Amino acid sequence: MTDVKTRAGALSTREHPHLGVLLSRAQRLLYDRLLERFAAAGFADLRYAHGGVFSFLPESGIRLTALAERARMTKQSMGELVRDLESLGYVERRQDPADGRARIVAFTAKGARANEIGVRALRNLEFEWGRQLASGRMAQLRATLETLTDVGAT
Amino acid sequence: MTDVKTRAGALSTREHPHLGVLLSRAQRLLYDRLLERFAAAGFADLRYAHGGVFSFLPESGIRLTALAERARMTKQSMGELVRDLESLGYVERRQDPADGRARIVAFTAKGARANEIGVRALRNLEFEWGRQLASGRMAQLRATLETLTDVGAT
DNA sequence: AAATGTCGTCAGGTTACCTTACGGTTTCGC
DNA sequence: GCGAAACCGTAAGGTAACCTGACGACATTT
Repeated sequence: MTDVKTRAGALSTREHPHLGVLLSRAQRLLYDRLLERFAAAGFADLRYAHGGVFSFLPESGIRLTALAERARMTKQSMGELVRDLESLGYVERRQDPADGRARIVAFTAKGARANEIGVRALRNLEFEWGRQLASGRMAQLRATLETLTDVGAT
Repeated sequence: MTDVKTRAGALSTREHPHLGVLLSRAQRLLYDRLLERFAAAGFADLRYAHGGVFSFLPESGIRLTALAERARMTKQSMGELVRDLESLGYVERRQDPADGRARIVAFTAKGARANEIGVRALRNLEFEWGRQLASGRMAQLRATLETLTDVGAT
């Protein structure tokens, strides 16, 4: 019988935030760092939401509808992101030769360069963060999150 | 020299989403489940953003400005959330006897009940998710995220 | 060649924040 | 004590990042 009778004031305390708070903070931290690195590399006009495009656009290009599905958002919303990135010169849209209705969204040369920066920055951040943790913990973090998001558990 | 020359197409592929994607998915999954449980318990009018209040409001009540700081948002934004929850009957504001400028935001009886549901749901979800992972992994997930968000690494 | 379905856009919300400005209180320095 | 500075909360207005509904252009099916 300890004194800690789990009377649990708020959902979480300032000292011990709950899992949701921890997840948002980690995510925000990661994206802030990532955007800093984009900016430092000369791509200061990239915004948080553009990640939805960069994160799911394959080098070979992809249709808007498919891209939206991957990013788990509506085609309308993705359409706006793509239009925005197009006007900034990161992606372009060309007619799909195989289907008159469709167009293929793909990186421009500039977009590919930015993407490369992003890939490196993410790898680098993961490495740096991993060094501040006990050995193997970063790999376990990834694995744990993959399992949880795969299962879509209870 | 493997075949995997890290030509890394997009920031991440559909099969191997990057850390940021994993973090958002886990977070979204968690909050969706949490809101489902609130709804099932009769608190269907609670929205995602209300978490900013529930997550940081102590039983003893707190000033708006302090609450906003804890949740890391502006007092204006927090003010709107609190006003909303007040009109829904979850919190109330009373004059701070110690300071004429300030008012204390605190749970109503209804709010305290909802908070209790939330505390339990989070504990339960963490437990259920933990069962689908190797032993000790959920605890490690928390610990790892705490370390990362504490440090605000690199 | 008509019905039906898919691709993307247009129009018009909503949510969840933010900045600037300000009107009341308290506290602090003198 | 008394003006200056600091703090508490609100008001007003804006923006980013989504969403739904409707539709016109093209494809596929039958």
